[in-house]
Amino acid sequence: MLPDKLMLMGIKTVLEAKVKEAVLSIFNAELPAVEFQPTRKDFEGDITVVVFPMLRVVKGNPAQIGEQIGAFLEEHVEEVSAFNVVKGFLNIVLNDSFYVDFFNGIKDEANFGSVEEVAADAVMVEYSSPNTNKPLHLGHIRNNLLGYSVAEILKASGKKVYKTQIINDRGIHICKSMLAWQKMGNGETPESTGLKGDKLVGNYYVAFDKAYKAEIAKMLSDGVDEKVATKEAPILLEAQQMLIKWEAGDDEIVSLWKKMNGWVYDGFEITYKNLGVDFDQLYYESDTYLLGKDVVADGLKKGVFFKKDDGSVWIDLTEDGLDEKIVLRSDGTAVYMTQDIGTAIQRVKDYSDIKGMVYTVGNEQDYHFKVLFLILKKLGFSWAEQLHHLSYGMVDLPSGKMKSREGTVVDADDLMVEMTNTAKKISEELGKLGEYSENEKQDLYKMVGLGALKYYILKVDPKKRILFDPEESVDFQGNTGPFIQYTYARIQSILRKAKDTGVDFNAMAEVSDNLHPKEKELIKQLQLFPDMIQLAATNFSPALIANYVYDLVKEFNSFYQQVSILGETNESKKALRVQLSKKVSEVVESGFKLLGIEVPERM
RNA sequence: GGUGGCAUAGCUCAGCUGGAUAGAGCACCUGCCUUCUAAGCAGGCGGUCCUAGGUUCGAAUCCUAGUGCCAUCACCA
Repeated sequence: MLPDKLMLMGIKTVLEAKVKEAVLSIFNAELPAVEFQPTRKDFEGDITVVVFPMLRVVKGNPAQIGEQIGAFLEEHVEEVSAFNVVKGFLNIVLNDSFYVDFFNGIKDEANFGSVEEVAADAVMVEYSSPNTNKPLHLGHIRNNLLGYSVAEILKASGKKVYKTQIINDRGIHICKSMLAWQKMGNGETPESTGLKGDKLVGNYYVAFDKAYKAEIAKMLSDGVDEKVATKEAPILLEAQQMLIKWEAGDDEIVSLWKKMNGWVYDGFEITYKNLGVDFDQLYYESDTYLLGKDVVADGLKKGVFFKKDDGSVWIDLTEDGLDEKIVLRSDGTAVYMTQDIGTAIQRVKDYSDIKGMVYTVGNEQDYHFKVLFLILKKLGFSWAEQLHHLSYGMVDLPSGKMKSREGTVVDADDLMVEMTNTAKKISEELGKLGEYSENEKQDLYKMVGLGALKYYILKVDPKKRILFDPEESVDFQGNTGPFIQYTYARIQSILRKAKDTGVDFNAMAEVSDNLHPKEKELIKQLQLFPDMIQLAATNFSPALIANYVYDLVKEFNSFYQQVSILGETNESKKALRVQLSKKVSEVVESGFKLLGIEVPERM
């Protein structure tokens, strides 16, 4: 007998071998492979063998072939209790003992579905990576949730993971905020205004833009050409001067830069904490923006890059179907690409066990990463084969695109507060939280509100664009986070009562219990969890986990509706149902943990 | 214009390596709370899977062409 954990894998292997054996003995033909699929709900059976592909080696009527193979399996495979053939599909019915054994095998397994860490196989996941001139918005939320969740999924799939971000803390955009604050700030601070630091700095970024636009308008009315005006508005020139001073290490500018960035970091920290994401290592662009130049020099020697007459350095990717791309300016300064090359190499130096990296960045940068990865491969780094751009679609509003300058962005902090308030409103209307303290209630509202937000975003395939409808995102019914949390809370309620009434949580399920169809369906669904984690990891897709958990919960609710759990008079059956409910809630909890969503004891 | 992505019910989305009558939720209509939490369950309505070809026993899924939307094609980041 196989170890219980291997039952699922085992049954396929056993069936495959037996089907081949059947074909050999009945038709005297060698079958290269057997195709299985889960049996559709409308038919009786648990697993289905597709007969059509066999027609290549076996001549005959698919239905008849199915019948003959089915009869052979029923006779020779212990787990097969019955079969039926519809068209070319051989539906196999497995007996209860198969399911009972499987369930007994996993019911006490603590981290069911996850795989032990294989330390030699580390991957670095980069996400968030904001600019320090304005607060985080809905787009960053998608980025953070995706990156965090993929990191958790990779961990569960057996990888060692380092979570990181590169903070874009330098450049002209920060100088704009700094300059506006210098000119109009009157010494304001987060303390003096009561504003979150990132919000305060963001306000000055907006103030800069306003002043800049006003200057352009004035220049235009003075008869200046529009192109000239946008390039030569005094305040813009001043910001550019500031950047030059910063790069030269000017004391005054650098200390202002440190002060204002400090405010922003304090603000970001609050947002990250509320969002429930974290990082193992931070990289700052101010530390890395000079990296990569020596690599370019090196690559130039190797002939990977070439120099143009003006001194700029390029790579020719036309043979790979791409264009020429600049990697170093003619004045010898770095471009974005230079920096990314340098940073990637630096990371592998910092963490020698890294075998791959994941970059969570919006799909508008698809081309950039395609080029970056290609360059790193051409430079000959072995780890360059394992780079992945976790590219995701933009988040749009029903009104169209979010644009910070037009004030149509959805602020991350505001959104979280709004979702929490909605959860509070709904919860109060339902009024089920009598025994909760005020603090416990607040925690729950936040848990539910954020659960709704996170699930709403993560259930969508990352590469697809999201239409964020505030109305719909606030819906807590149907395929939503709160619906799943609710099911979890209901199970917890049953488990509390089960404990009080002395249900045996350790009893082994018995074949003689005669599994209810709904129980069987639940066990089938549970069986899929480990595979689902692996699939989500290879596809970098939290959406697969979200949809899996939803299906599991749907199945449970149906079970809950049809059969009585605590009302069951047969003690052994009752124990099975309680334990099954417990296992479902554990899988919901682990699945949601992979999405960064918490589950409540009651709601 | 070149390149890449996306296109499935009124709306928002699933659909794994090609498989049976394409599935959920929302919305709309019916039922079900003196029994484990109705944020639930059961049922109904609703589809030219963008279009046209092709490959295959079989295509929403793979290939080709076209249409639409989005992104990208800077000595910006």
